[in-house]
Amino acid sequence: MISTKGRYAIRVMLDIAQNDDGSYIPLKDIAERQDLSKKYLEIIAKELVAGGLLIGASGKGGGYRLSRDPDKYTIGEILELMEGTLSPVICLADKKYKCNRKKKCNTLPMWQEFDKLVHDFFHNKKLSDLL
Amino acid sequence: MISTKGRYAIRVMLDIAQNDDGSYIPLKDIAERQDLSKKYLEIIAKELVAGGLLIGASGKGGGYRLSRDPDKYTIGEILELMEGTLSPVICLADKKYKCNRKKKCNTLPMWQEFDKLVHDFFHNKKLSDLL
DNA sequence: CGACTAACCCACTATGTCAATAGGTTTTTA
DNA sequence: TAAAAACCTATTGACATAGTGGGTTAGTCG
Repeated sequence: MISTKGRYAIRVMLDIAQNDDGSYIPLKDIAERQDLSKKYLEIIAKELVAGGLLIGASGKGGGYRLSRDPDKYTIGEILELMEGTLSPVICLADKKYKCNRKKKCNTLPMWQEFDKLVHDFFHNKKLSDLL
Repeated sequence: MISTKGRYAIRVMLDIAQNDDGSYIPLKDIAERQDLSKKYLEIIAKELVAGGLLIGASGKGGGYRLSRDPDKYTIGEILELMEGTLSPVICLADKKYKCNRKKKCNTLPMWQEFDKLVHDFFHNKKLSDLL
């Protein structure tokens, strides 16, 4: 299951893309349009800024704007930033994870195949595809 | 992320398929071979029995066996039984879920597409494919 | 019949994550 | 200097996960 954070993040990015007029868009407007808690969106927006997906500006006239064109974002990078990983199992999600059953694991190939499927799906899907 | 319950369930099914000699296989053996807690596997095996995927037998000489041939099980049905759903979002997982943004939801088509991808992947994958 | 084995059943628990909420501080503009 | 907005820190309630513990029932074999 994709968490609300991941889903809301996509909606925030989408909302900003749709209402882009060159200026910064305050969270208050986004929260109202999307009918989401402004307070919760603060957390999400902060992470999107930290990840370089949004640019934030404090003060009057401030808010958020995209750092690139909508067709330059993939849904995959948004989700990975919010969710941490898109991998279905810990042994693929965490590079440092050491599994001593790895060599004889019957299920690993399936998880790898699925992992690639998911990864490819979301990284080939652009933010502009949802506009 | 697929939970341990789902992943262990596949391993239990696989272990039984691999060690099938016509008789019932006790959980103790499976737990030892797979290096998993027997107690925890009890919960999982019980659900697999309830779902009709395994047949359990109490008493001496008892244990578990498959209810069909390994090529008659899909990984999808095992995972869905253990995880409840494979859908990525609540609006697709729960038929009764009522979302008033449905008509204007920009992300729904993507989730539907992804849902189908996941569903098809796991329901086309047979237990016998992992042997 | 009685010991043994194994599933079955019920309750509990520690830990962690999710989905927020609360309240304050800093930054920027007009 | 007042307003608006992001930014920051902390906390919380609810729920799911990943088990553990202890007993009861069912079936087999000598």
